Amino acid sequence: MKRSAATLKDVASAAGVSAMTVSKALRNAPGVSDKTRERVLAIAQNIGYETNVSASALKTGRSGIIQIIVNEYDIPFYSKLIDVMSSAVVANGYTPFLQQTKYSSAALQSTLSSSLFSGVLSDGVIAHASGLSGDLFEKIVHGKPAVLIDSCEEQPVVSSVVFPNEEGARAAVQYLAERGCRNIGLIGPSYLEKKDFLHSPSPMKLRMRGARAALLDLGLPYDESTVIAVEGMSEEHAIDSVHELAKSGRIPFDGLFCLNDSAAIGAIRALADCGIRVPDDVKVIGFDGVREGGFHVPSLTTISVDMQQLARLVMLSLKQQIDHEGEPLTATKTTIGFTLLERESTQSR
Amino acid sequence: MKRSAATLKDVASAAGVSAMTVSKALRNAPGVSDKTRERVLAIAQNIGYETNVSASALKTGRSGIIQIIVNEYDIPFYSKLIDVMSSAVVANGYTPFLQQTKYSSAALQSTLSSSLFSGVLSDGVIAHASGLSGDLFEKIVHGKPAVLIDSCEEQPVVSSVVFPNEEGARAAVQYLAERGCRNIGLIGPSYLEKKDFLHSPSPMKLRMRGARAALLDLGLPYDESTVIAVEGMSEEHAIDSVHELAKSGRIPFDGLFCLNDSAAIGAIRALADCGIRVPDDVKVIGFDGVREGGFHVPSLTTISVDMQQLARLVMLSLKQQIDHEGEPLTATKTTIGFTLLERESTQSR
DNA sequence: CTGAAAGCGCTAACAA
DNA sequence: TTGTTAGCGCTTTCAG
Repeated sequence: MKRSAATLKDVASAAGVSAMTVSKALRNAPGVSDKTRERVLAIAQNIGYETNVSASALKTGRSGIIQIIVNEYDIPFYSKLIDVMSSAVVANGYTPFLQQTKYSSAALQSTLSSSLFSGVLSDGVIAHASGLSGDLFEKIVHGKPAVLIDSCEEQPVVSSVVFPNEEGARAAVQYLAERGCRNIGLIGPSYLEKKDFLHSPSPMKLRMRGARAALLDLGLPYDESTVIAVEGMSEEHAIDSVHELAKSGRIPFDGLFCLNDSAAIGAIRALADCGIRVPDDVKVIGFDGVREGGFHVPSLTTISVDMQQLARLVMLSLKQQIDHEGEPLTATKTTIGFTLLERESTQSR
Repeated sequence: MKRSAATLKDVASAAGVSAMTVSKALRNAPGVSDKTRERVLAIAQNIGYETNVSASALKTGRSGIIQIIVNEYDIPFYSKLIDVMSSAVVANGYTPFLQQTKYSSAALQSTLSSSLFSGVLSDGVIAHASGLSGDLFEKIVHGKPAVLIDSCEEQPVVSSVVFPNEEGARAAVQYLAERGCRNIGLIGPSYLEKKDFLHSPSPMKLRMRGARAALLDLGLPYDESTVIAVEGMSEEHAIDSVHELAKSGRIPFDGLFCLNDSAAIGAIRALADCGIRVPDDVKVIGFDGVREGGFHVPSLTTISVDMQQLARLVMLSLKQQIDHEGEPLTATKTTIGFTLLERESTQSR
């Protein structure tokens, strides 16, 4: 077995044709007789020929690779996201190329513009936008086809598909109220007043805004004591904040809307530490619809976003951009749907 | 801003030197004065030059890319694995390229030898071996540097780093016994007798073997009724099997060793459905040490494998192979360590 | 220390 | 339908 890979020439001489013919045959390009094509394919298969992406990409300027950039792989939300998005990319005939930034904007930049994986190799970029201005992104991506996921800029520079943050949050709070909760707490980055929502929106801000609006509509209180502030949206952060609150007195809530599922899972865990029962004492609802939510005890009620739709819309936008590689195409912004997934964490007993 | 990326030539003419000099300067290759190098670097930075991987890979035959192949991203074990392995690859100066096979051996093959991502682009391969014979793998990889994770072949063709499957399983069962369990059940693919362990070992077989040995050593029963057979090692499968068993009578166990954490999480969930309390009625221990285990109620006691060590050993082996690119280097097989992480699911009350 | 020439493997454009 | 030519952007080799 040859160590160095077989080239088009090798196949060509084995088949008694030119390299060009082999190239066409393998790519199903026109200009080759069926008979020749079949023979070439068989021979290529036989000697284990594999096309050299580097060469082909160098020549054509297209690699067939789509970058998918997220913050971190080992987080339920992201592992689901990369699964769904990778599958969609593959289904569309492209090769997904994953990268995690570990939340470092610097890392992201170097990731995007590092000596490797510059924009040069990939034909397009899909990124979950967290902690990344569309502006910066655009600069990095240089106008190559790109779609942001859940980037909430009012004036998008790059097309994005966003989550139903406000609507979903509203629905979550309304649902808790319908289930009889009167002291509804929120777990999110921080307490925000009306004016805080005016600038630089982010997914969590929008969820907070939706929750706030719902509370006010319902005539329920929304003030500093409504929000359990967390330093991050992970399970650990939620656990810390809930423990902290419990230490300084009783948990004053009978309902808790956690701005994402990880926070909800952390909250349930921390409440258990305090001897508080979910849903008996406090009902808990999350946001996202991660896989793990269904396996917990109690299972987690959540605003489940439609990830399949997300994948479809992202690919649609990306392909449009790739087809119009020539020029602009104004940035679009589409919102995906959600369903309220009722499970045990909000059941009445 | 130019649409097409800047090339070496562009930088060269901007700097008033030859492309060759720029190339050397950027790669820190010898043969350029410090002064020239600095100037070139500044200019390259300025006009946003990024080296074209395709071209460089085409010329040198090295891309700096390491493939990482797993079954599925959205599974706690794998999301952790890809996180750890990607980070290790990056830390070693390579670029990780992730792929999921979705358990299809066919998909894996096409993944490995598809028109894209043939062996041509990547400099090495790291794969979690499940459902993949080392043989097949070797054929696909063609002798390029590769390391398998948890491939249990007796006569490894490709180097691998394996989990402490037997030892860990032994420890898990012994631990349950020490905690007072006398009716210990196992959740795994199927009941296996002594002779079944002789051929084609797999991680789950080895865990079953270790568990069996521990049970027999302890004078505890190991027979068909000891094993709750599952069709797969996911939460869903475990839930199904436990429900099934519950339907046909009482769950006869006071201790349950689940061959991985996902099965354990599923089991706890299903037991809750049956009104069986963990750890009060049944103590449960898992295997792997996934992130999620700590957030469940009860939190999951588990055999936590040393993933950092795994990453280190995999990279070590891979780099050795890359350095000896010339020739063979006999396949090695290294086992990583574990710790028994005690948590609530096995607590005595 | 610097630059010119050649070619990695492939494919667009054209010629036969 | 098939083959020839040229060159993508880079780097190895060797000359200046």
